Amino acid sequence: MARGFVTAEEVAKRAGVSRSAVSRTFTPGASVSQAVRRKVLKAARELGYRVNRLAQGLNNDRSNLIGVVGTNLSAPFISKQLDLLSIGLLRRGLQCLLLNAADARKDIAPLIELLFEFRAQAIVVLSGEPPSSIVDECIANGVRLILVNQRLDRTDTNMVLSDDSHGADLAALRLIAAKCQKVAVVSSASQTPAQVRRATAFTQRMQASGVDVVAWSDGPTGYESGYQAGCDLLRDKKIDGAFCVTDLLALGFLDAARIEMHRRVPEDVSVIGFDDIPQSGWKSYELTTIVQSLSTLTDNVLTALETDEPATRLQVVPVSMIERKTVR
Amino acid sequence: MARGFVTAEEVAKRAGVSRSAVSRTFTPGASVSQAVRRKVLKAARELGYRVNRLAQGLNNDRSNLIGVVGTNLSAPFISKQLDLLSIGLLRRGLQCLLLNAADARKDIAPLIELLFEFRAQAIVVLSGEPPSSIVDECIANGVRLILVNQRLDRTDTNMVLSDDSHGADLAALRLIAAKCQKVAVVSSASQTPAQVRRATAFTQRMQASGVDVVAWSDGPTGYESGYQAGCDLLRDKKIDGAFCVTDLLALGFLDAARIEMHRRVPEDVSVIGFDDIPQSGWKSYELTTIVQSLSTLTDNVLTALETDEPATRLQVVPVSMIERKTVR
DNA sequence: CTGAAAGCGCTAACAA
DNA sequence: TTGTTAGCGCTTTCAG
Repeated sequence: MARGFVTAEEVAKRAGVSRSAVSRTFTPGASVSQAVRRKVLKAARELGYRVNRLAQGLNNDRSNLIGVVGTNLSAPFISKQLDLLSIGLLRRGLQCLLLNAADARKDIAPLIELLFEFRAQAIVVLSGEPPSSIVDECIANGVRLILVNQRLDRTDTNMVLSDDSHGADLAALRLIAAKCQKVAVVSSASQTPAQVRRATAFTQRMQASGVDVVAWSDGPTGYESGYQAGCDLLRDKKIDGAFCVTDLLALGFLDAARIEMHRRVPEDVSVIGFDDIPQSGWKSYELTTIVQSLSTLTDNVLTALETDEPATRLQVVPVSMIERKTVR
Repeated sequence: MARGFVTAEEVAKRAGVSRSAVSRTFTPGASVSQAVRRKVLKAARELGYRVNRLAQGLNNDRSNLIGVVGTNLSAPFISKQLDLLSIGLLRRGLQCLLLNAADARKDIAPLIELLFEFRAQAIVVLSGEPPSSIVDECIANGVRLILVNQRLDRTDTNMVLSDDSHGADLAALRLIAAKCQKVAVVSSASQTPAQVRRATAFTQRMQASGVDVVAWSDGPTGYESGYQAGCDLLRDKKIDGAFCVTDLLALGFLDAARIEMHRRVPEDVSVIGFDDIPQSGWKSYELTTIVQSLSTLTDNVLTALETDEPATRLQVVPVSMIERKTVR
């Protein structure tokens, strides 16, 4: 009422046809004569009619809304992810209902519940782990759930994730090839599943080869923590190599090494990151890192969204190493 | 049908009350007896009932959806903006319908029209310029429109923007104080209104002080363009100062200056950016720049969203300069 | 091809 | 406080 959008009824009246004629005109596969269609279109244009998708969705149970939940949306990696995802959704005629889980620590369940209320057709979780009761509810209600870089121990959900352990392996192998004697693996206090997978895979491989690895983890997952790690590790311990589970950490580490601790990279210490964010390619860094293919990651999410199959799949997308200049 | 959400009717049946009793139980200010409320809540829990906000919105004409349109969502500045905005929206009980205008060049009108169809209560435009016919339609239909860092020549829309010209002024003054003789202003091919405002204000102030300014602009607004600018400008021209209309450009410029062109910054050339993105504070850069207060920018957007006033306002948020180490 | 009528899930005005 | 009734704007049978 307060809001002034024109309704199909008004258009119908003006065009001198029935309400359903209007509806048909705006429904892709419908049977309307050219004559009627023209009249309707004309009236609609004159009145400034806009289909009401909410009402539309109420009928056919398709809201066209895809819920996206994530944290820390301004971090380079996730923001790129969101960028690609939102473009892809739009291109497929789907709308992106974005819920920012401001606090990584907090449970994302309330957000997903909110998405239920909006009748989101599917939910893409970029960060945070949904409790299994929520996962059950998704399935019960026919809401497709897609977990990105998150592995749940169940077979009835879609998960698409990068091959973290293989990536960590590549990093370890490379550091071994560089003849590092004592290396560090740096992560953050958040200890997301992905981080843990990377760190443990790396550590295992290293120890299998008989090289010492010291673990560092503190603070949020960002540049500052990496910087702190660099200072800490390079001051006391005799580190000559580091694997940072995230590029942001690696970049901070790099700056600490070079600027604060006066080490040469890669001569004195080698460092490898994970993600390949844009900044890693910048001339001041040229970080050697493990690249997750964001585009295939996103493509997989999008197809998982569309496919009508018995929503059951675990998709691991391959990673590779890009050699730049931070490893000897 | 296909979708299996429980309806209020089913809950009512199970609780042995009327359909409206259920509705009331879930409506904040309603009159229901504790007894009924309890019964309803119990039944709802058992059945896994979730209010259908779409249907709800259909009634009271409040979709609770706020449309957000923007481009280049992975650029540091805008992604931070989106981060803050989406948090703020959620905190206020509003939902964020994100539309990524993949191509900056293209018209955002279709996106806004889509938002109309979803009956977005308000639309926040982070980038792109809405044609005036669309603005009219917003007003006609009671959809609040909020333009961020975009100035339209009308008084019936909300605009919140940073004080670009003052920022540019600060930059100019500082470069003059640094005794620069020949400076460059670097922007990109996009030439967004904000960029233009910055560049022209800077140029004017410089010329008023009798110092030469050469303008450079090409490519997208990013690190690479800045790098290119640095190479171009430092090779031929005898530049000893640069104002980059965006930090991303400035960072690229910096790398070009130091690494490719072997200049010392700030001894040989001074550079100032605009935005103060996180990377500008990183140890490898320590860029002196103009800071837009993203939080007050966002706060203003959010209040503009809520205020019931005659949607008419232009809010200019002040900027300041943060001195780091790239100006002599 | 077209209109009438029923219904999607919910809220609100009205009586009781 | 409660239930009944009438919509919100749209789609979709079902007759014609």
